[in-house]
Amino acid sequence: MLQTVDLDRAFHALADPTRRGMVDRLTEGPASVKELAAPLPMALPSVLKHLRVLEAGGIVMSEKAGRVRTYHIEPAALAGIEEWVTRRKAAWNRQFDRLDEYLSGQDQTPQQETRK
Amino acid sequence: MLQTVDLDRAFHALADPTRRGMVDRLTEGPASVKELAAPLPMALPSVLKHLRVLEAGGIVMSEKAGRVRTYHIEPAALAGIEEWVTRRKAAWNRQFDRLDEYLSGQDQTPQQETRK
DNA sequence: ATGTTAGTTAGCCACATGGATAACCTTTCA
DNA sequence: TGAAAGGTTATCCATGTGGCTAACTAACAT
Repeated sequence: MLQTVDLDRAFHALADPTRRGMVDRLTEGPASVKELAAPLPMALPSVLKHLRVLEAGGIVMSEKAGRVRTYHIEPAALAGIEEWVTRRKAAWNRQFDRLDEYLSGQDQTPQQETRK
Repeated sequence: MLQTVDLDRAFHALADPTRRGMVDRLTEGPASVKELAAPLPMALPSVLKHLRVLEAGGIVMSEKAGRVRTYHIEPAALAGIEEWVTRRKAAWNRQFDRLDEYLSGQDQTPQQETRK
């Protein structure tokens, strides 16, 4: 199970369109720094920074062979986020079920909009 | 479906333990600003800022009645995040299936250094 | 009418983030 | 042995973020 600080880093890593784009690219298979940088409108060092953020968040991994560093997805990465999300979603649904129950026992509460 | 900027804000809103704690609190039911602030080791204005970030990310909603502002979870909030996550997970599972297929026809490939 | 409660706004500060250049280190190859 | 390719490091800059205090407004309560 992930610690809070890991979740911090993972959520933060994904809170940026450039980085989510990199993730999408890596979904199609591993890629070098240069390949990842190619479509991006920024200089190499900036790309490197984004990659470090993704790596710190546990979303990607990299190995260096020769002068080429290759990045790939860390398959377990989204597990922590997914767990956090689904756990809360379940809890909210229980909460809203209780609310429905409560409301159905009351008269004249003229709204349905809560569930939207 | 969520726009990139919405995902940015949603992920960013959750990339902080204070804010995730607020979400957990709100999972048990709506709460006022004061109630949300009570357990937190920070001044009210700081709490307000966090709540604004959560609201900007679409994670919570609030209404003001009299002098009390009440916050509650926005049940649809995590849908966008969940969709993004599960979509990628599916994609890279396919990727790793292909990789497994490939590797099962190959010799072992020696590992290089991994960034620490 | 006055005081108290619950938020809110404004302004300040330290530090993090996302971008840029410039210079540098390795590895590869003609 | 160069020189090019592929990263990497150092430094800088503007802006954003998370915290604070002080001062203010808008309900209630007495």
